[in-house]
Amino acid sequence: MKDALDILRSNHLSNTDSRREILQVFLRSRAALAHHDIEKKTGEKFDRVTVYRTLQTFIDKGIVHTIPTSDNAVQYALCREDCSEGHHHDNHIHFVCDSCGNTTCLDETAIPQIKLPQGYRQEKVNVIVNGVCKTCKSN
Amino acid sequence: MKDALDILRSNHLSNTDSRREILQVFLRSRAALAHHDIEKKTGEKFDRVTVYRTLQTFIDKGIVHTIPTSDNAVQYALCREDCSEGHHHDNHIHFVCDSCGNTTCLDETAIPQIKLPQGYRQEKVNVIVNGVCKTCKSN
DNA sequence: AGTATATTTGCAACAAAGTTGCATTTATGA
DNA sequence: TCATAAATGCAACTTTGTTGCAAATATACT
Repeated sequence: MKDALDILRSNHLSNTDSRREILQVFLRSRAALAHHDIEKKTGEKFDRVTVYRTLQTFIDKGIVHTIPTSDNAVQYALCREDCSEGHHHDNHIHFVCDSCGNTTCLDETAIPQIKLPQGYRQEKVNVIVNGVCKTCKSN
Repeated sequence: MKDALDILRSNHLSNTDSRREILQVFLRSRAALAHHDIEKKTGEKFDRVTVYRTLQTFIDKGIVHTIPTSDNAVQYALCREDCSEGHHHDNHIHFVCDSCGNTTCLDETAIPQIKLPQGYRQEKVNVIVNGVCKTCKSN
């Protein structure tokens, strides 16, 4: 398991408080996080702007990816898979639990093949499943 | 082809300027529309609040559905299929063209079966494909 | 047509989310 | 230790979305 410093180093990013601590928040959280969550979980220690810019940096480097959700609150999640700058492989589906509100990456569940109509070129596919997660269902 | 008045009538909605004209904008547009687009296409004639409330009414009635996108700008599209209050069947995928920016419903392309891990209950599936659309690709 | 009533609208004020420019601070490599 | 490029924090702003309330309007009824 890589730690925050490893991730920063291998992406040629300087080791700053915000980057390190925001990464740690991600590493500790199983669920995807909204900007707001990150501000809270870092103790509102960093400026909102810094959080935005840090997240953007992570996206550019392929360290995190965004998950579109119907309620229009972008969620950010660590790329567990083998992502590199400009080359992401988040070929997994995203699950939004309507009970606990958590968004998680189901890394084991692959995105099925989609057959587009003639003439379309497919670049990226996002699959977001809403429902009730394992934890909530068994409680 | 139903017109705006038919749609309002069959959904037991009163015939007001904003509802009629916003519906007409949808009927004229092949692509999905963001709140902002709707304000513009109605000539900024209606208050922002009215547009929000009208869209919400349409969603509640199953006249339009929302499409989550990665850039966090909710898109609204007419439900072409057989939707009724509280009972939507938008079992089609959504295509976002990275060239022209248009979001469209590919009504003919069904959402494939998704097999979730044990313990998850599936309620709704959203599939958003990014790429280049037919029109852009042939130009 | 005229009117009562419930619904819808617009306004004002607000809250939340996101962006930009710039001065200050910090990390890193020499 | 120091120079320098990079990152941060602040202020100010834009955009997006929400709420309460008074005014306007659609519809059903005489």
